[in-house]
Amino acid sequence: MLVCTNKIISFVFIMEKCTSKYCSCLYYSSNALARVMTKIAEEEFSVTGLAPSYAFLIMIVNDKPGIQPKEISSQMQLTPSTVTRLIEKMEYKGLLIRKSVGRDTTVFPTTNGVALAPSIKCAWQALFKRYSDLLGEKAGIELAISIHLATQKLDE
Amino acid sequence: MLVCTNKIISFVFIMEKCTSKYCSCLYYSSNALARVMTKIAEEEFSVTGLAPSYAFLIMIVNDKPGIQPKEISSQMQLTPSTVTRLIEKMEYKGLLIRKSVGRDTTVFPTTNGVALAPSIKCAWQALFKRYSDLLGEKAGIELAISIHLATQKLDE
DNA sequence: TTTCTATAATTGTATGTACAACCAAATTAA
DNA sequence: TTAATTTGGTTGTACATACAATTATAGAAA
Repeated sequence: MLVCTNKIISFVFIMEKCTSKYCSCLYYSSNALARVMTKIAEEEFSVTGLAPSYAFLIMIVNDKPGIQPKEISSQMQLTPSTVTRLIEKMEYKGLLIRKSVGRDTTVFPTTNGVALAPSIKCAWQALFKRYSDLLGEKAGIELAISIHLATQKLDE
Repeated sequence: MLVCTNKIISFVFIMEKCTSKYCSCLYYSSNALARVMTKIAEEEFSVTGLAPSYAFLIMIVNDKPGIQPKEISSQMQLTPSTVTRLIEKMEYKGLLIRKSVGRDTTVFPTTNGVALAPSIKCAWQALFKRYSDLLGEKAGIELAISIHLATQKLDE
């Protein structure tokens, strides 16, 4: 049997002032924001022919040819298995290639992958502009940074 | 051919001060936070035997028996099809039942669903406490609220 | 040298979510 | 009253991501 003893007054207080009943729950609000942002990003990145995650991957590999999946994984904050899957698809699309030596794998962009760089950068900036117009440039950056810092603290 | 003209100085500037190269991108950071929070929430909600989304659903239905999927959809900020899927599974688990009249559907908790309420509330508070301990209670709430407000602005 | 352990990467599988298409009922227009 | 449109809800399908298990290599200990 579970017994709940911790009453969190201020939490309940703030909750009642909010339009959505669960808006002050970080699990709830962070997921909602991620869904909205992903949708916007998908729209802006559509000019590249890639979904945002893939565009990010290409950007990272273009930035550091020969990078290993492990580092991609930490840069993108995605699990290794997810990264393997992302790379596989981009390899299939002819934008990246893998070279395995021993237990290590290195990832390089193909000519087509390199050619995508400007379009990806452009989409990325358009994305930035789009949410900056809605939130304010300063507010948008500050929010992103404080989200990032919170993520670090929560990920201990 | 795409041409990029908008140079965003402050963006680049802030980016270089950050540990992760993409941390000031709201798409990137919001998704990273959502993943971390979801993982934490899964841990805390595991005492209920439900994943967080399902626990939220049960909580919402317990709170308003006879609620319609459409309203659940807007409260949870999930698409109608997703809500249908969530309800289906909880119906299968014997925690909710649907009653359809005409084109409308209403959702009710079963006895087992009602019985889960205390455990869910407890998990929810434990979740709140967990991230409050890491971020500070005030900072955590403020972050959740500003994320929520940003989501509203972006979702126009 | 051989064995043990730790690490990089991949694979099978599961899950949460969404979109597009669809059905059925309700509302509006003709 | 009939036809057209809108709306609530459900389905088929697709996709991003993760976990657990596995392989293969590298490094450490025997």
